[in-house]
Amino acid sequence: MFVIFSVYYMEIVCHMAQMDAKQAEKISKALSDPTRLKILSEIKKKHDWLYCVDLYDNINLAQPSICHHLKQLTETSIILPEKEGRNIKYTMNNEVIDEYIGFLQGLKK
Amino acid sequence: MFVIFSVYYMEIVCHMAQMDAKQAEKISKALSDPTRLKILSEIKKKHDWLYCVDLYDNINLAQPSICHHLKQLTETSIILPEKEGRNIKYTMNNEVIDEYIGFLQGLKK
DNA sequence: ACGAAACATTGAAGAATTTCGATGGATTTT
DNA sequence: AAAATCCATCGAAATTCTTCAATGTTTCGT
Repeated sequence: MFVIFSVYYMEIVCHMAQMDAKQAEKISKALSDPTRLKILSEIKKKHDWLYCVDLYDNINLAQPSICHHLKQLTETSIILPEKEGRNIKYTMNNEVIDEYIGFLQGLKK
Repeated sequence: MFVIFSVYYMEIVCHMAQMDAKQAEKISKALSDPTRLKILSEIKKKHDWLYCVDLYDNINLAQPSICHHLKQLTETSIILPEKEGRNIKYTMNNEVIDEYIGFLQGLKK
């Protein structure tokens, strides 16, 4: 009787770019507004896909204001836009969040 | 012949306070300035203990400006001040950073 | 092609932030 | 006790950010 224990050890190599201070500053700024944090929480609530229209119902701001905040978030790549006809839907960009978290970890002793 | 597989599953309970959006907004704002990020990197460079005087050498701003930025960072508890005679030294508050990171993780899908 | 719908852009007003000179308070040095 | 040092506060100027009405652009429905 043969018993074979075969262990495959897979190394997960994470190609996470190191974020520099300038980028971290921009991400921080993008996250430093209640409306933009609300937008992100709505994206999460909608299970990762958010249509703009959902925001107009939940955020008490004029359309250009919401548009302005969405621009801040997309320009920093915190969220990714995808065109669908005349609508746009957004998804979180977990990579950027992870890079930002990496930067924050680096601040700690 | 008896073969016993015994699995001990240990749950690590982490007592980390959950940061709300309002706090996260303030932390983000505190981190959204190049001078304040520079201050944090100086604290790390000085192996976690920074004296104010070190900053006046490395940051090209007037003393009240640096004071203003230090206030932003201490008011959010990102750094902790400790009086030493007429000097003040600062240390990173890793707990707050970890709570902030926890908040960011929560934003991801 | 026309009107409607969804999002973007512009420009301007108001609010918040950053910066620094002047000054004040506390502590150490002489 | 007086002078010097270190940090905080105040007030004002400059800059940046937020907000929205008006308007523009693209796409869909008819």
